[in-house]
Amino acid sequence: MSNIIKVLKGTKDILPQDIEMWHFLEKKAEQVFSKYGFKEIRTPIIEVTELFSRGVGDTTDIVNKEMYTFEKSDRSITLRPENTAGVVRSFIENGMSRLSAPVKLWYHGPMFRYERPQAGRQRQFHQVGVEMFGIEQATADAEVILAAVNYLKALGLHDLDVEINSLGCPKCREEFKTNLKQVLKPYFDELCEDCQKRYEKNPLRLLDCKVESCKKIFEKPEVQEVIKSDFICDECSEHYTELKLYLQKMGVKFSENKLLVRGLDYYNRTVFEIKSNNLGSQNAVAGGGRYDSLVEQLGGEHTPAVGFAMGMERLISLLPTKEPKKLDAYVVSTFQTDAFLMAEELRHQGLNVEFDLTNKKFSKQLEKASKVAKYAIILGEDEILNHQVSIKNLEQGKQITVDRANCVKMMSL
RNA sequence: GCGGGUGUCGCCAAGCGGUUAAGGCCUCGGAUUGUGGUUCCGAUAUGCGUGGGUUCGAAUCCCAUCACCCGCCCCA
Repeated sequence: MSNIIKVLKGTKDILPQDIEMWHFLEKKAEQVFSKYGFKEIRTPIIEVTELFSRGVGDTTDIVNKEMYTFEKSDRSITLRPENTAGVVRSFIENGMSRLSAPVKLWYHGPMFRYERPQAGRQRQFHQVGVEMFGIEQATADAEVILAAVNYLKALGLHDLDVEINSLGCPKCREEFKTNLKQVLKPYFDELCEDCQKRYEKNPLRLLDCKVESCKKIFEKPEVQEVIKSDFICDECSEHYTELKLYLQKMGVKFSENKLLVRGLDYYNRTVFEIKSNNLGSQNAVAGGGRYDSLVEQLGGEHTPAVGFAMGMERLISLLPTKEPKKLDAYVVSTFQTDAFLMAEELRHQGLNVEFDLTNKKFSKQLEKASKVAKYAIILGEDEILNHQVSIKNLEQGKQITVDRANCVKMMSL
């Protein structure tokens, strides 16, 4: 067994016994997001590398060290590490800015990130998410968050924490960055290596740091003062207040987390995360926010936008496992041709049916039936002669014999 | 990139230097030639991640190597 080919590290087969769960997530997404007017979009899994370096941002870990990139006929191509950039690309390319706002899109599919796999983190993983284009008002942010919360509820997930924050717009963010850098300056040498890099390149990301020594620095009163201060401008502040108001009115419980900074460069104003306590260190099931400058940055007209993405594997790990579906019926008969015909007939009537392809002994066939099906359809000599079938309910053990024509009707009883 | 852990049948798993490598589940066959899910019997690893070494003798000790898992970082 040592020379068999195995799945690539960080990738997984979704086996038949697990597929129910995936269908469930996809079906619920379709149902819930449709209610909010979102339409499904499917974009390619590969895109030009530049889309991500320009879209996601070249100071992010995702772009710097986690992309699957390869060259093909003088082009640099990348497996999508996330789907917002791709959807934005499609939005621009297909002239969706001409559509009347809002343009609401949802998607699901595989994403690829070259990271060390661990619990809740794979190299190929799946996300389901939404993007809403064209609305600047906080109603959009609120509606997107609401869609996320209700999707999670529809899956049966109720006890999740919603955290929100506002990063402000580029203007007020500049001011915040300056202040943050200033107050941290005396501690620069004590910061971890990563934070020292972030200090220059992307000071906002400092607040994401999980290193204890850094956290301690951030807890110092003068640093806290900067973090907690509202450097966001009046308009941004108003936008944020409005969002909180809508969330309250809509009955969404949330907490404010001033330290919440999404790792992607395109966010401004609203950012949010939905977390679970049952996921270990990869505890975020959803993350998202507003990205008002991304469309423009990728060559489109200025278009405000909000969206989120959820990790489907993480959602599944929070859900109770589903029993695999049983067949409606298993035809039991030592008369193979009759069994074959019967199975086909039932299939044409819309049932999921199997029969024994190898003509095993009667008792073996029944044993198999009891394992895989709800009903055994028994076709013995008597039944065939009388144009009847015996229907055995395999859970209750009851059996009745009816005319063939009534077979399906009787099974539903 | 840095820390920690584990590798014995399809799955779970005992064994920790000594003749033929427990056991359970699953699968297959039989008891039971048309009535299952209970029970009983039987079958299934010349093999213990891979390559070396130590030893009269190794799944068990040593070295190397690989794979996977967990944590950090980052994210969904």
